[in-house]
Amino acid sequence: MRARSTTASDPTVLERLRGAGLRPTRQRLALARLLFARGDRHVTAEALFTEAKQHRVNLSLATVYNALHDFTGKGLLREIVLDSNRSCFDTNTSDHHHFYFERSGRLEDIPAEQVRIAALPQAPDGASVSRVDVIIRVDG
Amino acid sequence: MRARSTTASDPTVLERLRGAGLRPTRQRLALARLLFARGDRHVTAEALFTEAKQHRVNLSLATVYNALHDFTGKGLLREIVLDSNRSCFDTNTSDHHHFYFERSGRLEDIPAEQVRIAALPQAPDGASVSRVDVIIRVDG
DNA sequence: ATAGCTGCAAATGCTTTGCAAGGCC
DNA sequence: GGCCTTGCAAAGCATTTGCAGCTAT
Repeated sequence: MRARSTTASDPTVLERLRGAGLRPTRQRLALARLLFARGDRHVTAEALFTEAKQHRVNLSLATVYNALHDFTGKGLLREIVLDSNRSCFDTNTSDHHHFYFERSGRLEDIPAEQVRIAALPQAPDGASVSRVDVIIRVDG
Repeated sequence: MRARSTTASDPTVLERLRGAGLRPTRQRLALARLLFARGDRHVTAEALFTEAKQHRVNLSLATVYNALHDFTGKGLLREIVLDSNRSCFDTNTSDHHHFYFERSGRLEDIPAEQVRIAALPQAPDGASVSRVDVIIRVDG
């Protein structure tokens, strides 16, 4: 893991987009910087849109949705389902799970090692597990 | 666990509604019969609505939503979150988990015993776990 | 040059709501 | 009778789409 600057000219973000086969447009670069500059983040489309505006980044909400889905499709993000009618995107794409604070709506990562699945029922013929999601819902 | 008839006059359903403090109206009775007559089920509001119509039960989609939420609020159902924009309700309210067949959208229960959580990170001061959801996403 | 993006606004789709009429206790 | 429910249609939201104009390569 290497240090990452948060400056707007950080080349890492550019490489990351190119590496994923996504054209590094102004909007995508700006969003990627917001998303990946600091450590792991959990964001909704609306929240990221608001953040972008605060940073004087000019784009539309539709573009934010497009970008989030493009990033997810290329493995740069992971989508988390919490409540119907609200998708969350996680910049941590490695195998891990989540605490979900129902009161505040906040998410917190749980390292994969801390959860062990004792057994899996018959995964029907030829069916392969694509992912295991564990969400621990917390009141407080 | 006692045998359950699937006839429309099954008194169990009536008792179940009364026991939950819900007025056994014609609509709720009909929906409860569809939901609880045969074993555990996973339904969406739309699917249940369609099923009700097929059984010549006259009610509106809004009433189905109301009933599902009322039932869930009284502990007769459990809501499962899979994809944004689609809620599923499970007639099995005991502690258990799910297989989710992404191709077909089908859900299958996994007994709670088959999943063991090895550890929980610090559940912040006074926070209590309200539920642990494990969803195993399967391709096939 | 050109395939890929973006922006906007309109469309979609699930879910909720408002309020008058109806039904259970 | 009183209060909870229902029904319908209209409202609400988050998300998606269509298409003209822009832009990275």
